[in-house]
Amino acid sequence: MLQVNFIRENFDSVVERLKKRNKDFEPLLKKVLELDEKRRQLKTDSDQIQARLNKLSKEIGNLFKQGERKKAEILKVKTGELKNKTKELSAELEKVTKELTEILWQIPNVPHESVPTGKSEEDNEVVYQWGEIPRLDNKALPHWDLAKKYDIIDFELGTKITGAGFPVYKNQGARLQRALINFFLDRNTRAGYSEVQPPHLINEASGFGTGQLPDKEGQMYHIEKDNLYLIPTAEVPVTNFYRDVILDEKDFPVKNTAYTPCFRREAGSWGAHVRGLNRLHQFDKVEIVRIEHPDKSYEALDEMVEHVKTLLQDLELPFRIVRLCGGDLGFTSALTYDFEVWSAAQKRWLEVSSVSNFETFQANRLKLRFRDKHNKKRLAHTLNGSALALPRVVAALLENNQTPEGIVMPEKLRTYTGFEKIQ
RNA sequence: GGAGAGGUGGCAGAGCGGUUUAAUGCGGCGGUCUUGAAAACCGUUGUCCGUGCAAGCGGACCGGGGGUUCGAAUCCCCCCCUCUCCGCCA
Repeated sequence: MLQVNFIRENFDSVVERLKKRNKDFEPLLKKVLELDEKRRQLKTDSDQIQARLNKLSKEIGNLFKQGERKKAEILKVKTGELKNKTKELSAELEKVTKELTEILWQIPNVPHESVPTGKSEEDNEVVYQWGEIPRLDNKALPHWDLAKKYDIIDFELGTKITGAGFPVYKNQGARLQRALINFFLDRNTRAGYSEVQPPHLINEASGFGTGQLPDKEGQMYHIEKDNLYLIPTAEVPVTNFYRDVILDEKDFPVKNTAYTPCFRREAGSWGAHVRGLNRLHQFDKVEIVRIEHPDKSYEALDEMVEHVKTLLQDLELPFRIVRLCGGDLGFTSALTYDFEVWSAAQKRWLEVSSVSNFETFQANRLKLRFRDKHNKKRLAHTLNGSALALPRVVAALLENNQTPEGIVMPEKLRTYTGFEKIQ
């Protein structure tokens, strides 16, 4: 959520920069200023009346003590009028504040200046590419066929137990999952991220904190009986660790990494590109979360991008990095880099990581602040990224590394898998 | 699931209708003393909103919401949460 003061002080540039999202937010932003003005006026008025009321009450108290009953009764009548007036004003104030908040929820984060203009993923800017695109022969199989051939992922069994999008990993497939999780966690810890294990269910307040609620409600699984949500990503519980927290400047950088399963309803998703591991309702992901000083957050973003690079390089997967254009940029993000690995049998790029700087957009809702050198409280910057999401990494590993003798594991992963080939 | 206790500032803990501008202690910060430190002593120390260049001023906040009252941390109602014991249990 953007800060009203920020909008007020930077109105023109906010309007201008939001245009990158292919929508004109000027009418909404104008409404924000209007409602804010109204709110402040109401607040001032109601405070003044309240002050008079407080003063009168004190006087009445004193009069009673001095036995001046009659004088006290006269003042009592007066407070009655004032009370009605403040009731009106505070009702109005509440209404205006609510209206203002609801409008603020509809305004996405202001894109960073480096964000390219564009409408869809077609317009994303490729900023880096690494590795050689493998050339497979005609007999090469997509990962869902390989999964069956080696009996490592059973989609049908998952469908029987739960439903589509909940695969069962078996044998070397299950082992590979565990290996990747450990590999990622070890690498992240080595890069200074401290490992945490958060709950996999979150309450309403946490959902609001990171912005899944109220608008993306339908994307999460909801347990009605206890009013809890299954996490769509570890970002939600881990970032919420710092909700309503005031950090000290010397606490920076805050770096956490967490492995969790992720649950997504993916309501409304359809099409040919959701086969196999491409899109699931439950999948595993290792996440990195950072809280930073505003002056350091873009440096931190670059560092995160560099770190994720090394993960994919060590897995020997060809990949590219794209800077998301305004049209593809997430609601809460100011700048996002997506990592995409090449899936050799499907012959397409698959997103395996998304690394973003949210600046103060999340922190504002979370009330995540720090004390600066002058002991002033300021909003911190939050960032996060996948390091990494498993299913599509597995898809690419299986497809790219298939040989007549089996699927070859990248060398650096072998101490984790305990085998060199899936066969 | 059953029974009970309780939610007050960074923490501990008092207050149970009007000198509460929330006592007191601990912690934090500043100072005196000291070569330095500790101890001791003195001072200071919550959050949010509005207003103001600022000093300041005003308002709200004692788990959340509503009510009674001229006046509520304190009384009443509803909700949430935590703890203890019992039951069940990895």
